[in-house]
Amino acid sequence: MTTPAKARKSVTIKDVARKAGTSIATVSYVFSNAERYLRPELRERVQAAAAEIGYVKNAAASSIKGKRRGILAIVVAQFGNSFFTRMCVEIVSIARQAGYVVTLCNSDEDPEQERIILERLVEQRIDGCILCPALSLEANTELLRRHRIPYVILERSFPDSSMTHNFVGHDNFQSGYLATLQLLAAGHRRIAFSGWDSPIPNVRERVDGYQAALREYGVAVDNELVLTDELSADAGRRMGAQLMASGVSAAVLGHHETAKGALLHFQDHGLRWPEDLSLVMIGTPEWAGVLLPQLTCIERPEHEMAVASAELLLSSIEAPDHPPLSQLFHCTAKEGKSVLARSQLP
Amino acid sequence: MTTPAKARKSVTIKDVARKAGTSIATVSYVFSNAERYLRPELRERVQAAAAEIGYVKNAAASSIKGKRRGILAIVVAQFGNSFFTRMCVEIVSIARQAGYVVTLCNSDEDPEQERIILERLVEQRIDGCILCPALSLEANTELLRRHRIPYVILERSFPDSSMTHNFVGHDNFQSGYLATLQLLAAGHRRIAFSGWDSPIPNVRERVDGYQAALREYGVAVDNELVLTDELSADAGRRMGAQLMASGVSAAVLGHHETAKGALLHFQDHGLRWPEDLSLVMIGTPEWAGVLLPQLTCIERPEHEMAVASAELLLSSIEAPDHPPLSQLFHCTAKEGKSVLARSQLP
DNA sequence: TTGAAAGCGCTAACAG
DNA sequence: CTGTTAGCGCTTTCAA
Repeated sequence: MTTPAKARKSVTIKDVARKAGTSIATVSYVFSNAERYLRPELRERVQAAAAEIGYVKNAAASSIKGKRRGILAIVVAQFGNSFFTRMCVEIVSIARQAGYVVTLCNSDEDPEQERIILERLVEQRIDGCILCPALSLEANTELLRRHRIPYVILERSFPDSSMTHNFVGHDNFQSGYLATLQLLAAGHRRIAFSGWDSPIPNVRERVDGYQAALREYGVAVDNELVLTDELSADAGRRMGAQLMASGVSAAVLGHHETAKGALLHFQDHGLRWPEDLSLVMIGTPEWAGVLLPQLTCIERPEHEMAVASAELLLSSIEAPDHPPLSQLFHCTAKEGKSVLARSQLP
Repeated sequence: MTTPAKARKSVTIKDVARKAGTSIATVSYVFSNAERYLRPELRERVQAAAAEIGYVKNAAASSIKGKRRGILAIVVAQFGNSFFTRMCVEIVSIARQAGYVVTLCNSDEDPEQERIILERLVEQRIDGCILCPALSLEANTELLRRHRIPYVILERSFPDSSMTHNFVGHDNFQSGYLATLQLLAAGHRRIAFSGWDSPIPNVRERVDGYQAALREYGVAVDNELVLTDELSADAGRRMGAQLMASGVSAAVLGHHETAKGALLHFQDHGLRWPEDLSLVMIGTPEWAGVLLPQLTCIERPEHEMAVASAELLLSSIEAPDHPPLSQLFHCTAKEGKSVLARSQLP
């Protein structure tokens, strides 16, 4: 927090008042209190003076007297993930229409970074925050609550605490279930699942959904067929190799980041889908659009989720004492050509 | 700018001072002036008191007394474009290490939105800004200069004004030239160019590079072979159709957004590369990684550009009166399998 | 080594 | 209808 070498001071209401031959109070009213009645002539005179000398209100000064800051924040654990990137674009746009600028932060799945970021945001006294928590550690949200900063938890939930936070997410159990269903319905029975080995509940829920679907079809759950590894293309390649060796006829690609590596491995080693292996992927990264044969994907309602989280945040800024709301969205299957009907097999 | 319904006031240095049995001045020194000597015992007592009652400095209040805001901004014209998204991730991370949070804004190629955004950022008295301008309209930068907010123009330059702004970008002429060279060197002579029909200079420069390369190989420039359209997958498809009808043996795909549409059209209509058409694409979207056969791509040094722009901004915050600097980066060709050597043709 | 006090730019009673 | 004035939370000079 060093003092910047900034030169001369900027234009303030004082300067405008002098220029317009009125008081600073009047200038303040012109720029931040539409209710107050002022002689139109005076109002215009002030506006003209302000325009002439290039006055722009200092939102920071304004906020310490209790006005809103005009800043919202989004803190995500994986900013590079297209799922989040696309939601961010929408949230930023909704926020702007409501008069806010949006600070975007990336915790990179590191709770400690997340803490530092949140502390910095509290310093800024932001008006609200959308948080996709790293490792689902609840501790950091305490900071926001203590400073009465309204927030919405996005996509990743905390176990057993839906009544403590605003929440918007999609049903991970259902996405795992739905993905597996595509394969079961096509007649597959030996179905593997490949995913991320993270401790966050989302991951586990997808596996639960996968297993629930298997059970529903009377297929014995084989833990050997649940592959997990870190979230990288290389890890995906490793799992791709394991899938090829596992002898299954179908697989659920549980996360698009690792799916990419697996598919590259398949391409490199001549495994074709759906002929050699039927595939369903959870997620719709941009690259899925150019890959042939088209993958059957489980699509999350990104647009709806972005809108819901932004609106939930805005309304809980308006009514800070409103009890927390939870919204769980469902996925849909986007059919491609990566699932072979089992009857077509020998 | 309505008054938020926020409840009780937050904890301030006053509260800390009372708790620690000292003055607000001392508390202030503890939290924002490491130089000032204080009895270690006192310093610790203050810190303990602050921790106990959960004090976090109000950066907004701090800034009105001349301290820095702690906020930088990035304003891009196409936030969804992966080229920008990836640079943003890096810039955000560098900024955070320097103690800043970063506000991300999206002008969506609309100069009027850009003006509104910049005005809002000026209101926030941000410490600096990285701007990728919509339509390269210089007018909006005036706002930043008037308020002495250091800024760096990213990627899109203004004609004839490299001495007015800090600038970091890549050499569009060279990328167009380099792309075309790949095809010429392989023996192609009828080479089309497909790109974006925007008035921004970048676009024109790529075409200039393309034409310069042709001339260097003694190939007559045929304006019929320069296709342009809006920046969308559909427009890309249209250009894909035109390319197929044009009878060329090779094409430069000048922007990855439209390239995607063109390639989808090729896939749908059975045109194979490089057998039927040799291709070089400018840009490296994520989807290029999974597309077979691999495209030969012209790669922009995103990492270097992100680092350069962030560092240029930080240093021009330190030294606001330093004369503007321009840094132009060069692209490299990333060879794929999408260029057929002409000698292999009948 | 510390604290009192005068502001920073702005808002909002309150008085005129 | 408009202006005076007392702060908001913080920094920093200056005096003790």
